[in-house]
Amino acid sequence: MGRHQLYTSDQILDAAMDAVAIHGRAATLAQVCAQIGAPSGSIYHRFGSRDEVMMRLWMRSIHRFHGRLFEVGSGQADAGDVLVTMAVATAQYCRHLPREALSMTLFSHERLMASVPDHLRDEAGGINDEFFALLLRLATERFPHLKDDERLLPFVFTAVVGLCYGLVRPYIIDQIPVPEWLDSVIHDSCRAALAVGDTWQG
Amino acid sequence: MGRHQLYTSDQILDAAMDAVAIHGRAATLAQVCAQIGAPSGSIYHRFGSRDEVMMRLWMRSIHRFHGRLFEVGSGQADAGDVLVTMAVATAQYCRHLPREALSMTLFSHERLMASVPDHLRDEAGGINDEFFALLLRLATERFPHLKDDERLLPFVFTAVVGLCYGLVRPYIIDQIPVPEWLDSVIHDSCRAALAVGDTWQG
DNA sequence: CAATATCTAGAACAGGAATTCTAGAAAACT
DNA sequence: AGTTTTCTAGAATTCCTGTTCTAGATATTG
Repeated sequence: MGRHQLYTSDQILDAAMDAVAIHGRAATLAQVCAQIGAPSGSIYHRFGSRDEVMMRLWMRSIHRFHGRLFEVGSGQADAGDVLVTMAVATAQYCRHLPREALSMTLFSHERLMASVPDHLRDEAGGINDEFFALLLRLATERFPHLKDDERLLPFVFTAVVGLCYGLVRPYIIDQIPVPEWLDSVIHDSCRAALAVGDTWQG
Repeated sequence: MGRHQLYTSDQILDAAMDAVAIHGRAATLAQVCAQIGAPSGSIYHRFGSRDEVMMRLWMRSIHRFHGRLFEVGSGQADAGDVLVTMAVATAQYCRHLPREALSMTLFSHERLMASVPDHLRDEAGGINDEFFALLLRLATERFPHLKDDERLLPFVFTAVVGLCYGLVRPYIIDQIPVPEWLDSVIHDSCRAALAVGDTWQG
C-alpha cells in the first residue's frame, strides 16, 4: 500500500557513492541530491540524517567486500595459501570496484563508534564479527602454536587485510587505477609478513 | 618594530594539530582557537584562511618526516638495506610522534593540488621533490636493470613508504599505539616487496 | 614623547549546510 | 469512489563556520 518509491535506498546510496567520488568524503547532502535528482525530503524520509546515509553507504560497502572475501576464504586449500589469496583478492576487488573501495575509506571503525546514531551502533559494531571469525579460524590453523596468543588476530589481520588495503589505498583515494604489478608485491609481502609469526613464541 | 607575537605560527600549528587529533580532519578554526586560547583574528592575521592553516600543518609534518628519512637514507650501506631501514624508520617515527603522523594523513597529495591557495601551490607541489630524488638514487642503485623503467620510482615508493605507511596508518588514525611487533613485519614484508623488482625485465 | 608598525581581541557578517515542515501526488485497500 | 498510507517536492528554518572589520594594546623608531 502507498506510493511506489521513486528512489530506492540503494539508488540513494549509489548517489552518495558518486558524490563522495566527486567531492570527497565531506560530500554534502545537496550534492547527493543533485547526483540522483531527488529532493532532500525524499532522502530524509528514508534516512534519519546525513550521517546515517554515509554510515549506511559505508556498511553496504563493507558487507559487499566481506562477501567477496568469504568466497575466497572458504576454500579448502592450506590456510596459509588461503590467507595470501585473500590479500591478493582484496587488491583485485579494489581494482574492479574502485568506488566501492572508496566508500570503505569513509570511516575508521574506531572513530565511527564514537558518534554513531544509537539504532545503528549494534549493527555497526558487529560488522566485522563474522569476518573476524573466519580470519581467526584460518589464523589458528596456520599458526597452531599461537592459539592462545592475543596478538594472533591483530597480527594476521594486519598481515593480510591491513597490508593489502594500505598498499591499495592511495590509488583508491586519488582514483588512479590500481596497477597490475601491485598484485605480486602484495602476494610476496603478505607471505613474508605471515612468516614473521613462525618465529614467535607461543 | 611592532608588538611581539603572543602566539607564534608554530604554536598555532601545534594547536591545529591538537584540534585535529581531537576532532578529526574536519576540525574547525574555532576548535583550533579554543585549543590555544587565541581569538580568530590573531590566526587570520598570520594565515590567510583555514585551508592555509591546515595546509601549513600538513607541510610542516611532511618536512619533519622527510628530515628523519634523510638521516636514515643518507647512510653508506647497501642501497637495498637502506631502503628497508627507511621503511622501519617510518614506523618508528610514527610510533614516537603519532600526532605528527596524524597530521600527515590530512590530505592526499593529489586531491590537495586541486584546491590549494595559489601562493602555496609551488611549495606544496614540490614538497616531495628532494625526497623522490633520494629515493630514485637508491632505487637505481638497488635495481640497475630498471634504470629506464618508468615503474621504478612508483614501485620502490610503494614497497618502502606506501607499504609501511599503510600498515601504520590505522593505528595513527585511531590513535592506538603502534605495536612493536609491527617493525619486524614491516622489515620482512618490505624486503620481500622489493625482491619482486628483481624478477622484472628491464 | 610622538609616531608608526605589528599584533591581539572579539563582535559582526555572510554563506552554506543539515534539518524540519507543509502541501501534494500516487498507489493500495475497502 | 473514497480513504488511507507512503512517498515526493521544495520552501523555510536554524545552526554553525569561515571570514571580515574595527578598536585597542604593545612594542619599536626617531
